[in-house]
Amino acid sequence: MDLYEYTYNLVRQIPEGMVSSYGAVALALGDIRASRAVGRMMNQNPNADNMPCFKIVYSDGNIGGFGLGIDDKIRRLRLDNIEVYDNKINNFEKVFFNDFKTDYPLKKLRKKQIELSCKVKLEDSLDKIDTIAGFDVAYPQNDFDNCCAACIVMDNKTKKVIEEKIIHDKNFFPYIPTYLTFREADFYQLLYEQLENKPDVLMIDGNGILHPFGLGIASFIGVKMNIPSIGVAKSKLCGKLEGNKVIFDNKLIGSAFFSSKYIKNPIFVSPGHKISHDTTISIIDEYCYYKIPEPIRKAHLLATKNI
DNA sequence: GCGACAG
DNA sequence: ATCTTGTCGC
Repeated sequence: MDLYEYTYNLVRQIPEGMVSSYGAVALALGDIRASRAVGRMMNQNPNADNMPCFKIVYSDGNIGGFGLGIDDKIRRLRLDNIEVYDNKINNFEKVFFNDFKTDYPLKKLRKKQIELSCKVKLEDSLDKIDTIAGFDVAYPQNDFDNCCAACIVMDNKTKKVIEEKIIHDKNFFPYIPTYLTFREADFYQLLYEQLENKPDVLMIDGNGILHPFGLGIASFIGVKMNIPSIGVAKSKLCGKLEGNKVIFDNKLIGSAFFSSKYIKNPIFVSPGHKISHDTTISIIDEYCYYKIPEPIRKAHLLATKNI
């Protein structure tokens, strides 16, 4: 889905003489969590004359930033018959537009996540592990340029890489906390389909069940492909740390993992699908030669190299 | 005011 | 993730 074009069309609804806020556009997309992504999408607007990104300001009436400079934002606002004084919108509440026509695309995606989260299995379903794959994506400055998604397959016994795959494509779904799946999962499915050596376990850069709606990208891919999967994140998306356990809604959803005693900030690992917490941790332990487990680290290097 | 916020 | 156009809750 092209969330950029959808967002730009929302902003085009704001009438002359009126402004809106990053958060209001985010809510029109379906989730306040997208407010920062709205700022990023405004920043990446390919044509400031064709989409009035200058009409989006902070929720307190301050005008916020602008890629072409604050002065140019003020100039464009005044040309649009919006009064600005001391970097603030005059009569902000009176000229604030919030009557977007929208069908809330993020709400539909959330619904899909919640439906799929019921299918996640946390029991081990692995009779053997011959191979394990790692997945990651590297991005250029602008989502309108090609990014690179990479997958590597390792032999579980020798720990040698037996296959590498990359794909390049543009991405029109920005990063929004808790919606990472809809930015990156298509790449991973394509990569998986192209693999000659179908792995027994998938290790994915992102969370498994460590997610406020129970379905991070590793769980999504696991359920979609019906393969055991593990999520590996560098920071904690949600939940409370109790010892090394991550607890959310009184449930165990993942663990903080310290790859060595010198590590200050742990990684956060969680089962994706068809795997238990204990097996997840023991696989991660086996592959942590560095802070980041090898399959992810090698996929990351491959993606970054080819960006 | 400062931290939280998968990538 | 890369670079710097948020918002909310404590």
